[in-house]
Amino acid sequence: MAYLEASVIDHGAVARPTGRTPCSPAKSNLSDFGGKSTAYETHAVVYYEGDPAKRLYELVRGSIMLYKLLPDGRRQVVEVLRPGDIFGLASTDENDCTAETLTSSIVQEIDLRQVERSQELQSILTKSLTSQMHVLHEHAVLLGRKSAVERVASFLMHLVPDRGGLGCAGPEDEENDGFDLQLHMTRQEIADYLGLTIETVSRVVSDLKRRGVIRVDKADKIHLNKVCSLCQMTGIH
Amino acid sequence: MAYLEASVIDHGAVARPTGRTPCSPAKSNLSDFGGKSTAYETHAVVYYEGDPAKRLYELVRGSIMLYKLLPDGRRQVVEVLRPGDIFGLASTDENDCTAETLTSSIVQEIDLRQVERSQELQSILTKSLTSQMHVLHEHAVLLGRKSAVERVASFLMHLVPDRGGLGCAGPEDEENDGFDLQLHMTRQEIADYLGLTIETVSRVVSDLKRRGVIRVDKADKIHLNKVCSLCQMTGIH
DNA sequence: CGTCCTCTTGACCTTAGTCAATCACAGTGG
DNA sequence: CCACTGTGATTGACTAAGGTCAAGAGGACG
Repeated sequence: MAYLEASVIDHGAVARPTGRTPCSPAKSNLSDFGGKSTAYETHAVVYYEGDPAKRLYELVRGSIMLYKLLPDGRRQVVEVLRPGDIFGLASTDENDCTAETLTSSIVQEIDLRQVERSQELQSILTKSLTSQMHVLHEHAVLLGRKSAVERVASFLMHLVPDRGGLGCAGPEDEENDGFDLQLHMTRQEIADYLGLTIETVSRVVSDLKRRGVIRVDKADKIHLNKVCSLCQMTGIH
Repeated sequence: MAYLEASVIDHGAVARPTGRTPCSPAKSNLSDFGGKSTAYETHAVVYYEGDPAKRLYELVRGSIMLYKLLPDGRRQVVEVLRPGDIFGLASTDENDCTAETLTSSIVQEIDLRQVERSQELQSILTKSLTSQMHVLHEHAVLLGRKSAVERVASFLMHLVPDRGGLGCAGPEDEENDGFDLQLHMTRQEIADYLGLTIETVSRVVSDLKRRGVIRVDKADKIHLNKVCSLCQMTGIH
């Protein structure tokens, strides 16, 4: 499988961290606990599933996905992280997922052994894990119970801030309820996140386009014409 | 939908905690932090999705599932808890799942506000959340990428201690690799956990029976004839 | 013995997957 | 500047896996 080979090549040739600190200031919850800030290129691997877990990471800027592979090459992207998310914590001594950047990213890295030492760190961790758990629960519903259209609609809605949630206030302006999205994911990555094939994702996107719900400026850049009508297709209404 | 109505009836009529302490001694990680121990009947609801989150719970004995419902009645069981698991922590002020017992259970309950106060509690929490996260990641792979047979095989394998994992040593005795399981879940609950329909679960179980991999003594009492051959069907080999 | 409930089985249908051809676009090199 | 190549995305035709609907079997219980 193409992406698998690419990743393996990355490991040795491309994806190694540059080790320099970010040039622009970026807030990090973990920076108070020492460690270093590292920049990663797009599609660089931070760590591999099965590697020994040695560090705790915080995504400071950019976007990172965590995925698991089955031996025959099937892939499931289990989380798509946003700035502020903490990752790398493992219940065994090995990482249970591979962490790969979707865009160039800045990551704050500290030693895992710090975790036992700091009370404040534990508190931050609890909050972060709880919120990731919540996302994972929602995602389980998506993977287990939603149709292809509902999955894609849910995926797009998650990229719209303050909309589609329980406390969604609806559109501010009924007549002007559009939104511009930059996905930062290929069709393959979206498919592996939503438990679909690349062809199905493509077909659903084309269909939404045909029905006037979205406009596709670039494969990667999508305009939602009416957020509310897309939200109606997520299965949560 | 039948189970939905049943749950709603339970809420008022059956499922309320009896409030008595367990008669037999049971170790609990949370018992040091005060609170009370509560016994629940089979299919009792500990809390509902959307209810205000006020308490932190530890399953001391028995079995509990966490599930989410879509407005049209589709259900996804997102976790099946075992003794020692901690639940009830929410990222908002509302529970994101319904918690319902699968068997009669004993639950240790403490006030959520305790969490901020105790360092030791935070530490316990971090460990528990991390391990639940690991399970959720695996489950995402199951829901997103596995076939019906692989899902059922994985489900059954998870009920066999020390087998099927990464460090699985294989059968101790090649000729005598059987195992007896008590599921404690209806076909509907299994289906909702695995993202399948009740009919598909039933068909897969019948098929495994026909192929001699399992023996079905009762609907929820299954004997695995050869653990290793079932493990071969989980998709992880 | 009848009722209720869950589970099983069969027939049929729908959804999404598979396979393959084509398109679009960016980068490369003559 | 433009043909060539490679990659990712789209589309179409077909297939297969699992869902739907309906009927019947098997237990538990009053």
